[in-house]
Amino acid sequence: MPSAHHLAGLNPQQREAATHLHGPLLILAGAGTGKTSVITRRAAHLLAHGVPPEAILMVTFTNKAAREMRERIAALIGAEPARQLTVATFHGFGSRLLRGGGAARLGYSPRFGLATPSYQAGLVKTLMGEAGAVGEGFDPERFLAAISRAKNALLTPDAMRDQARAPLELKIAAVYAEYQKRLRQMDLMDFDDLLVLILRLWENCPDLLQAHRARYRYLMVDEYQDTNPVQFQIVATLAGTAANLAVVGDDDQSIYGWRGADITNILSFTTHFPAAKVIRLEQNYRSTGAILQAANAVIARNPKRHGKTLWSAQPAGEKITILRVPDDTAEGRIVAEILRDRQAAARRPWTDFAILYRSNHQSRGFEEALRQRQIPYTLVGGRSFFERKEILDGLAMIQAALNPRDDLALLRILNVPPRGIGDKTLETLRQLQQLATGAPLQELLATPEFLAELNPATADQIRRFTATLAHCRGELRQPGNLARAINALFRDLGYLDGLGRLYKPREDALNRHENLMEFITAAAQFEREAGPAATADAFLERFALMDGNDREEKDGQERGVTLMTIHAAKGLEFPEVIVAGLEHNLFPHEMAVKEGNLEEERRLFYVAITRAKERLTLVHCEKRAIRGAPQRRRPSPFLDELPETLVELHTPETVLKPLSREDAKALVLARLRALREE
DNA sequence: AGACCCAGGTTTTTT
DNA sequence: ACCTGGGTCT
Repeated sequence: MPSAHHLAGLNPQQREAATHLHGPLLILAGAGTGKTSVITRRAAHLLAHGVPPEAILMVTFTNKAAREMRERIAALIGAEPARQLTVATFHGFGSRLLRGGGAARLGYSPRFGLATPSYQAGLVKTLMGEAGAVGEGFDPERFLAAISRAKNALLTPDAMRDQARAPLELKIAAVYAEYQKRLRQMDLMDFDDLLVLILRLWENCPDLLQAHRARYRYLMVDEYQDTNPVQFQIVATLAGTAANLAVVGDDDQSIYGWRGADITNILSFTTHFPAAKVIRLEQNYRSTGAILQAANAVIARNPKRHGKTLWSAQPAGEKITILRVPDDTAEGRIVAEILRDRQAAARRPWTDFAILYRSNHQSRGFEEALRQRQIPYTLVGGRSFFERKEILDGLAMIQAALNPRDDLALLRILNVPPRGIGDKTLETLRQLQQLATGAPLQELLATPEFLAELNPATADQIRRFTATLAHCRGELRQPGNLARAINALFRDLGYLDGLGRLYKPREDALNRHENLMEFITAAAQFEREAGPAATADAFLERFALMDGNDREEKDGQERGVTLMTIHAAKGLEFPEVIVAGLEHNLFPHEMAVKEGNLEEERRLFYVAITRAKERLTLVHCEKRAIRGAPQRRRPSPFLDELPETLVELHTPETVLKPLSREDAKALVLARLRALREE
């Protein structure tokens, strides 16, 4: 049996990791050391040694990583057995267990809805209003962040209240308690619940824990350095004493501390699991020698590490370019020109290039500069599509139709498009709800008592509104009808026609209509992919759990240069990388400087550097417009951490080298060809 | 109830 | 420079 073709091409350390069968294993995998390859092959190896595929659970951080993992396993062992493995994100796994019977045991229905971030914020804002937490210093986003942090640290509302040391914390705890109560009343969970409730489930129902342990006997966790306390608890609980648990990660790439990730999970793995075997993967297959040495030098300044030194068999390659430009306008322009030159000179596809930055708002300048020069690009992340008003409205319509108990979704769309519901009507409705001790609003809307309060025209509108929702509920639940049912819902609620009235420049309205159509197209595509499993609930869930990268699958179209944050770039690689805005208080970020989180910022810089395979350019501005006003900027201290021998300092004048005669000719020819094709 | 206007605040990273 | 939200006017 061990023909071991699934181990072909591995180096000794990789091989050792891939052939580890039982007990805890920590794989410390530096950037570009082939960790995905190792874990997919380990899965194949387990199967080859008689482990049944359904006993294997692989947890990743993003859907994209999960998809990639599944594809690579399928390539290794065949599509059919690959289907039987569970490859999911933590949240996806949580959702699977909860829908598969767990939710009912916790007092939720199995078709519970998922609260999106904007929905959460809306709810928190409402509750803050009710709790009298309004005005100075009361920011819903802050409250929500604090609540989320508490949940991920496994802190209950009561515990939070008991350990509160300031009036503000007490308020937060109170809102937190009410928030949980209301979500539950509306049969909704938020992202964090998908994790927290798994633990609650196992605590309350030992039989289920036993069943899950019996099924998922081999666990693998990717990006282990980014697990938070709940996730650790989930992993540790499920692994139990058998502890067939293999985790892969790189403490040097831990960049999610701000959202509760606990780097000590990976630093203390051998304390938690004393029997653990530790394997280091240090041979990098991605970057040139210069890039790798620079990365090593930077990360060596962090004191708290497992300690690894990456090496590469590749030649040193080009030096790293540090480019100083006068201001942020010039930054966009020069970067675009560099890209154009490099693309022509190296004759590479645009997809070989990436522009990385610390904060999302930095993308703007680059987008403009690239558009002007007609350089194709793809902007990754920036939850923009998801946060568009029309998309949120559309989502709320579907939610309200599917879930009659979802008051918040209902309130969002009750008067969208306008149907004559004002403050007074809402007040009546609210009072009615008090009397009816929290009956769902959708139910109350249809009661004669309520309708009698309205003028006849409005009452009529409301009747049509509730009737449409009820009718569409049936349509949405019909299998194989998803895209059509959504379209009908938007139409029958008058939303599609209402856009023209709602948004005044016609162009704006058309644009939003476009977005809604794109949304419906996504539903149609989901149906094609998921087949009979394509229910409306599943679509909502998929939409909510998708991350920024997932929505960028423009098939067919050229994707061009990639623009994204460094956080979003983790796990990716590009032949040529430009990192922009390397300035003090931007990268490292001002907040991080204030809070003394320089180590995590440095790890982020390390991640940025190690995305590059061949060429790396680091840009900083002398001046930059901050909130409109130009400000003098100092270069990032991180730039000083790069060994001098590895870098080359440039200005706009020196960085653009004149093209060689041959390259110039190729460039002209390419442009002629492009013209002809138009 | 809806349209329009101005002031103020705002910027980290995301499953 | 941008957007949100509050306030005022029709």
